[in-house]
Amino acid sequence: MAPKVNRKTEIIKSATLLFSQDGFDRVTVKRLAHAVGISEPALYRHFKSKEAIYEAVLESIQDRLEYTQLFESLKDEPDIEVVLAEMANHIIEFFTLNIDLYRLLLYSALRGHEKAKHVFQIVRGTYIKFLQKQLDRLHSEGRIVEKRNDITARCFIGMVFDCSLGSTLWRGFQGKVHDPKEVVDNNIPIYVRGLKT
Amino acid sequence: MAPKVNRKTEIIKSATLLFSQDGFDRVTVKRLAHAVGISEPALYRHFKSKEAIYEAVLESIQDRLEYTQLFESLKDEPDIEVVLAEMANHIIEFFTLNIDLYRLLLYSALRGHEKAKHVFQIVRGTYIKFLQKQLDRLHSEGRIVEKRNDITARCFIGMVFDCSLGSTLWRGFQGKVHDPKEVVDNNIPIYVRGLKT
DNA sequence: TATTGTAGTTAGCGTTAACTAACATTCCTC
DNA sequence: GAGGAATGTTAGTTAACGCTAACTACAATA
Repeated sequence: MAPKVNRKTEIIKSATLLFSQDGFDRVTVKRLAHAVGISEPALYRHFKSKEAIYEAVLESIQDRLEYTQLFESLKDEPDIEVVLAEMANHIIEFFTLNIDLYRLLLYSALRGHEKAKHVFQIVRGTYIKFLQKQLDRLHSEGRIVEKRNDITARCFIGMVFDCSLGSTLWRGFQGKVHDPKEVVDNNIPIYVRGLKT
Repeated sequence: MAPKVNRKTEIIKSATLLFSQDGFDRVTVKRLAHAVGISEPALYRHFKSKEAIYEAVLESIQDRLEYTQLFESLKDEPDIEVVLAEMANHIIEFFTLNIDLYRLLLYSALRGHEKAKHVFQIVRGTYIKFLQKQLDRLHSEGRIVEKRNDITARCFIGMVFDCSLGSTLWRGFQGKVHDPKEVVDNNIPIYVRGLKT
């Protein structure tokens, strides 16, 4: 009856969406099964537990990320403005295409799920570590002033992540929701002027 | 038998802590009752439902906030560095004293609870609006450069909030957790240099 | 053709959640 | 000190959850 797609992938896709919308606890296995178009026990053919589905969702997130091209193109960039702008755009674009992910990760991190925290740390940490390395390099080249680059990197990436979240979290609420790109365009020059020698 | 404290207040206090630790859904009424030292039905004497307890928790958060003194002292401050530093310290201090709150608010906002979103918007929005007003003033006094001050304010406050959250959220994880004060001390000069005329 | 594995179904088990009925005790007020 | 409100208890009910038992349909292959 059901069309012959890859059920496992289909389940992960639906689960990612549902978990990010309502959180792990408020998504029932029944609802998830119906979202895929099968019955509950059929779902258990593919995953041994609800938790296992969740684990698979987290695994799949890591696969969706692709930084190598970005990092390659920025590793010798002399202009701090270009480094910051391209990293910010990369993050924003990713979360625009995968709006569910940041919500899901944050949700899970708040819940204290160890694996989710781990994934979040990897996603966020990869950007932070790379930016820190670039800041170190740009300082050693005499292009930017001396700073605690680990902290600067953490804050900049944090700001960009926060903006990405904000645009999905606050939609329809009193506080104005700015386009993340607009936000970054306004703030990167502040950082640049604050950092350049 | 029970000591004659104000039970309602006591319940709200326990509920705030538990909800912020585990989220609304993972806190059972039974657990909450035991945390207070009474039985489940006794708790229902004071609140008509679990949701009602949650509403009361949200109400109480607004009471805990106190900005007027801070705002009064900064409304004519000529130095952007002082404005940013004192606002940041105020937020950080508040969340250090009430570590549960930001988690709870964010948790609830993700869950989509309208009232929680509203409270979060008020807490965050009050800081942002005040900062924006000060940036407008400082610009009109010729002390800082022209910017989209709504965005600048939103990002700065977002950064501070993010740091406050980070210190409770990521504790014990691979990514270094910086002391929020240390973070602010490193980054405010960047903003200041980026903004000053 | 018989066998086997995969993917589905219906019906229901065991547990736990929120909440309630009915009754007991304490405490304030007259 | 009697009465009533406030605050507590024990022992449930109901509904929903995660998950399973038992069985079925079907395609691929020996």
